Amino acid sequence: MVKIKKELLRQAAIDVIAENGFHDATIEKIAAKAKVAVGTVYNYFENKESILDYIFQVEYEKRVEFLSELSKENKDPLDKIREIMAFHFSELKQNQNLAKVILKERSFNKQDKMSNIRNFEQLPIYISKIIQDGIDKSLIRKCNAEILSVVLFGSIEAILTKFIIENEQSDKSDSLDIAADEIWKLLKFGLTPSQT
Amino acid sequence: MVKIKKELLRQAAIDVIAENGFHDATIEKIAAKAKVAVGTVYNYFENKESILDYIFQVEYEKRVEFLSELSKENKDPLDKIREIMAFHFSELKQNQNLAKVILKERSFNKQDKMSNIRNFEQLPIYISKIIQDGIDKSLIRKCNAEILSVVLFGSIEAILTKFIIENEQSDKSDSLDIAADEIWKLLKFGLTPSQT
Amino acid sequence: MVKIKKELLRQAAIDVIAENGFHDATIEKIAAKAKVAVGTVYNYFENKESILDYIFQVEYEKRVEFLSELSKENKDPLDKIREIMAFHFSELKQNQNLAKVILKERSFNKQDKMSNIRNFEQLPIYISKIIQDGIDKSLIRKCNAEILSVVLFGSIEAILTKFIIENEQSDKSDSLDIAADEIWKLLKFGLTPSQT
Amino acid sequence: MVKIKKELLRQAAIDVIAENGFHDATIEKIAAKAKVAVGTVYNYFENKESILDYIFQVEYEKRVEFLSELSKENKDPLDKIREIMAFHFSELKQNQNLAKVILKERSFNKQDKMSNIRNFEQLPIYISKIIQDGIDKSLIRKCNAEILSVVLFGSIEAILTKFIIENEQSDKSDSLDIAADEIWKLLKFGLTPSQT
DNA sequence: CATGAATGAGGATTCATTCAT
DNA sequence: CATGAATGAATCCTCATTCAT
Repeated sequence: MVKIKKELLRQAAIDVIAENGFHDATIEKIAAKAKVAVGTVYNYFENKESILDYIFQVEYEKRVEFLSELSKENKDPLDKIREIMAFHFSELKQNQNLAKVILKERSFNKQDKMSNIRNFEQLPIYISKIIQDGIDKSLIRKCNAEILSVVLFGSIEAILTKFIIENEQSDKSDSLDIAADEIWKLLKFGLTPSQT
Repeated sequence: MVKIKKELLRQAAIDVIAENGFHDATIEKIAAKAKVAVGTVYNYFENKESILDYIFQVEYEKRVEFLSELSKENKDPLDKIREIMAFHFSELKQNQNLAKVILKERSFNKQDKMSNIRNFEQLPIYISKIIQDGIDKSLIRKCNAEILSVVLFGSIEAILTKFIIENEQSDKSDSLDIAADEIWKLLKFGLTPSQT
Repeated sequence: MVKIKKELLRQAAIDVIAENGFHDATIEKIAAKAKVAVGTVYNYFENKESILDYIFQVEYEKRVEFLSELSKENKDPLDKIREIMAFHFSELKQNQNLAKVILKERSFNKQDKMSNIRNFEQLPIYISKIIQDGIDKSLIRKCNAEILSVVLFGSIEAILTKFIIENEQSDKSDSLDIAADEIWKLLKFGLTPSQT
Repeated sequence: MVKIKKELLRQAAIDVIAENGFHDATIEKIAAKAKVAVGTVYNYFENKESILDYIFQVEYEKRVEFLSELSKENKDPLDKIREIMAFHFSELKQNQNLAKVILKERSFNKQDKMSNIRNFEQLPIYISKIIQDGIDKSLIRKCNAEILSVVLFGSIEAILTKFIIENEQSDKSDSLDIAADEIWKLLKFGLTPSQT
């Protein structure tokens, strides 16, 4: 169970960082958003960096849990990939600010000290396993699973980024479903075992 | 003709920003790298942001020029895409620091004030045209060209990012060619007109 | 009778202040050392300063009691001085952290508000009386008793300080006895009534 | 030659530290005293500690130079000691704030990082050599030169401290000369070679 | 144009103190 | 009396920017 106030601060931080970017998200702004004193923030986080790290930690764990479950299931690999996209895209619609933070601060420059940002880089491995599994079962043609997992992950993020930018102007919430469809078709046709 | 000293500063800034990230890249460090006084920097750039903006401008123009040329040529669309990947990947190998900057500072948070970072978001449009052209000529199956151009762009960037991270540890310079191949095959098989 | 918990806090404070210095000795550290909550400290002390003040108070009273007793006795003044040194030096060996605090925080900068640190400055007066008594009884040559008492006090403190510094590295617990001997001899020869 | 502004800052810092103590001497106060911006202070000093360190450095070097010179001269050891006291006491009268700083911040708690405060602890060694020299030449009775040098140093500092405290109330500038005389006599009589 | 010392607003962080439980 | 979470004033330090030389 997560402490109620730490969760409050996480939410406040997400909003403030989404709006200002991590660097211009001052502790003062975060504290104000959470209706809490500056010092209180430091009762729950070592320093500013660790707030961002915690945001990534929560998201990372959410994804690992989802992907771990998914790996165990006995489904068609392409269906699994479909679900992965659905998961990521629905997560976003629920909390657009969170998506902004995850997408924009991924390249945070001191990530060497922030284990959970680095962890995100390892998420494609889970996808890679799903693809490799499909290859082994001859449901997917021979290919480099590692590279394709990175490609898929990059595609999802690029689509999300595009979506966020567009959505800041006008609401186009159905575009994500269309995109998911396109990516899925690309993989379906592009990874059919029949090809050489 | 670009002023020699402005170019010197651009190069210095690329190196310093690559190493420190934009925020921790101080004007002092950049000036030192360029062996120039702090004040001199301000004779060529309005402010710190405009240095980054200029870096993106140069790269943006390079890409626009390349993509414009490519658009005009009468080649198979998949071959064009192959060339796009080749172009981006070779650019990187020549200047890895530049790649770092482009990839990591793309999500810079005050980009509203920085026209050339935003411009980058429009690059997929050129790819989109190439794909659409392929569709019109029945060389590519029916699909949403806009979305697929974003997917392709995202894929390229994801591969590059992975490459940079890996390359910081050990040199694996051939991995990019393998990746280009994989992406190309995915598109070739995935976008064949025969499919429904 | 001193409250048991106040005494507990005094001991904890001595250890924490000895290690960190008064300024870096936080209430939290002191409370932790005493295995008590932060708020509890404030049930026994008005504020942080008053903890230090109390430490000095206890030591001051100990010294006043000792010196008062000693004044009344009918001994040779030099023997009394010998006992004063013995008293101070043995106090130290029992509690080296206490010595550190007394010696290092004597020059605490807000001592105007802290009566007991200022009181310490008056301790030489007791010694001064012993010396003056010796002069009156012609056991000590004519001299300025006030100044010599300050000299003696300063000497004792300098020796103690040196001892603490050295002892942090290697144990040289006999060096104090040698020093006491040297000081005593200096006074014996230097204050003999025969001189002019 | 010392930079003019660094010297300006040193003087300002001495005054501010003398009045407030090192800890309550804020950079803002020091900058204000020097009629300079806060940032300027950091153009000349790494951090707050290094300002104090520099103050001690200047004083340490002054004393080393004086004591080195004195060591070489061919004078009676007691005369040398007389000069040492004269030197220290006159230094004080010229800059009472400086004396306050040196005496009160000697016991600064992070001195491990501040080489020049620690250096001060080695000054007695110079005196020790003078005393030992006197012993070798039979001008001084056999004694522990190291201990006596510490005693002398402690005496001087105790007298100075007393003087400063008294002087804050009323001017008694002749009391130092009287004290010097008393200490000198104590040594003269107390260290005569005739004694056993 | 080049220089680099001076500027000072801005922000992260600490910690003595309070007070509701 | 004991607790310890909450508070927010206070301070060190950074660094983009300016401008006199």
